[in-house]
Amino acid sequence: MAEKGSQWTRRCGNDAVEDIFVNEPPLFFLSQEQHHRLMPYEDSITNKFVTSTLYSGPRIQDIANALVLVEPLSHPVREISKSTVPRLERSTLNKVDKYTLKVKNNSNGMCDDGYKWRKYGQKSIKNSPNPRSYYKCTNPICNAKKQVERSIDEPNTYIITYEGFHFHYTYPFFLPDKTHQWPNKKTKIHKYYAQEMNNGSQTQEESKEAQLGEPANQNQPVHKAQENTPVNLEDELFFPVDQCRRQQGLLEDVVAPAMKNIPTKDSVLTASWSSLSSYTSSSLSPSSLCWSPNFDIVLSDEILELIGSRKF
DNA sequence: CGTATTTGACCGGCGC
DNA sequence: GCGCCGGTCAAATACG
Repeated sequence: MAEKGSQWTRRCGNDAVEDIFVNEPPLFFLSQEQHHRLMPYEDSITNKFVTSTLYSGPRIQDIANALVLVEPLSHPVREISKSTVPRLERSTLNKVDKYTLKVKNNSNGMCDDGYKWRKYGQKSIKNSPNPRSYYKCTNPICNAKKQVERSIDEPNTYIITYEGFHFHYTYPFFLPDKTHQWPNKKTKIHKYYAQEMNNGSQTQEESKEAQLGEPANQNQPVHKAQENTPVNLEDELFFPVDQCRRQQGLLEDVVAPAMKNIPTKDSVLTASWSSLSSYTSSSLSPSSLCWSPNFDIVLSDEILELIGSRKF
């Protein structure tokens, strides 16, 4: 009875997330000094990779790109002065854990932001004819959530509020491609995931199944995290940064090409993970919002205010 | 039949 | 304390 819900709650609750962070702080949570000590090879490549997995929201370059792309459009929600962009440093953006995008979709096609979401609620909002839908990332160790609602003023515009990081990019899917030789540049992955690798290489579909698999498997990462002793460098396994692969594309990987209206291999691939049949014109079912050549992304006032109010 | 979605109940924060 | 409201849960239902 309600076993699925209980499992989900147990694995996705704050306790589980905290356990992971306390016992296995991801690389990006290490201080710069710690990080450099652990990763003497650390350089721009590693740094870029680690940083990019920290925050699934728009990067500073994405914002800059968006500015360029939004400006030619007729009705941007708000035009940002280019002079403000240099003040928005990467470190600031990485601390933004909640942000809003407004996505205008003028086509009949669906949209997909590249993640696999599980809808867990829908509420009617006071003074709004449009319901708001609530989604969680389907990866059980991920705390990312999003809310989606149709704009009151602009029926073709969806307001998507993202909250939380996609933790699973920093943990389970730093998996190497076994068909390649290891180069010199290395990054570490944890024993648990190395063990997981030894059980067989995972395809994307297999990874997805693993996330949604049996309760025993679901609990494994959390238990491992709780049992693990502090990091022992000699016990760690190292894998090359550029051999790492992701199970799903980061939003930032999808947003940038989408803003350029260029369908990419990745965006096509990830679109297939959404349940496209759920969409109806009368109710909002935005687990499938598809990138099409006819929409544009603008930064809402909320995110601009949020970024601007951050202390850094 | 397994998985995803729907939807009313429930909960906690907040203002009065 | 009470009611409102946004957010979450979970049983029921729909779907492939």
